[in-house]
Amino acid sequence: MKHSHHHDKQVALPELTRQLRQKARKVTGPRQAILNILRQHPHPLTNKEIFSRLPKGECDLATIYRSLHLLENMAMVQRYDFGDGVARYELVAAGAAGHHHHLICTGCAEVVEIEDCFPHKLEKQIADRNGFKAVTHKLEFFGLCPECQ
Amino acid sequence: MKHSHHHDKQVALPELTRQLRQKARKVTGPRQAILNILRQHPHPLTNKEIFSRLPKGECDLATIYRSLHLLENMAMVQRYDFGDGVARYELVAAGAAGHHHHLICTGCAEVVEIEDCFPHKLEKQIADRNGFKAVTHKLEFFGLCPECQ
DNA sequence: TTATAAATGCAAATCGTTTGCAATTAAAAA
DNA sequence: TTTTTAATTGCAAACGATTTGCATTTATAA
Repeated sequence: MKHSHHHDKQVALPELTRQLRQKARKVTGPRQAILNILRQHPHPLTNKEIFSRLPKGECDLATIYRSLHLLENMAMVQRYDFGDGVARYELVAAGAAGHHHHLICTGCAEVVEIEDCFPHKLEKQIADRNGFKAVTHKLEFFGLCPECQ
Repeated sequence: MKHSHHHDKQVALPELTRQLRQKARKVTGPRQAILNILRQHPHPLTNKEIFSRLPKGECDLATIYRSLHLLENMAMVQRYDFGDGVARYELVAAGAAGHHHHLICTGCAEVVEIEDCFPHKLEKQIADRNGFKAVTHKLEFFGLCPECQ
């Protein structure tokens, strides 16, 4: 009886409910709460950041890790890796935004969303447009090699 | 007297020597050995992979971490992060190759070097050319924001 | 309402990486 | 060459993010 008797903060999340039902998974408090946090924040958040924004003791940190894995598999959140060894997650803007990239300050870690992508030649443009300096980018491709298909 | 009396495996590494002298750092066995390993391998290697390729007990794993940080600062190696939480390093092809990206198999982690970069529209090309399937890419920009400059 | 698989909390375990410290060593100075 | 000194190393312990085992709780189907 930790949080199940006062569902005041959010109501629906029909998308979540539908997807979970489809997979025979449960619609739980933590999962809804996490999605709501992500919905309220337009920036990639770490597990801990989500944890600390949750009403105190709402759920365990381990549960957040597990939930985010699940949500990622359901393509409801997008995972980002900025190379500092910490995973960050953003709500997949259902229909809206979609595929985009980020401009991260190597000094303070400020994150700016970049509308479209096209590196290298665009580095200067991106730098100018956002007042950044010394802009570089990181690009890697992922896929299934012939043997693994 | 672990490795200082039989420098049979490599001779010069003048570039390393010059750069180290310039910074009042020492030209040590481990540093030369690490650079040689990287020189012999055209793929990004993890600390552990370098460690295991070193003659047994040649140096401590911690030393490899420290050396790679140093070499990265000296721009002699390039660090890559494929999002699996492990750092990989490649020798900076002094003059040759230069800036390039990788195509990583999400199944077996095979790494293929990609000549040039231009994501998104090129994903299909890259997939076809390398026999990969389900190719995606990850792109992030880094730089100094106005406040941090 | 009951039955059951899924989800959670908790603590301990992992894994990559970093760090403190005493001992070693490369390189500058004598 | 020998001495001096700061840089480097090995070792073990510390760290931080993430994962996992297990007993308990809970959402949901029956």
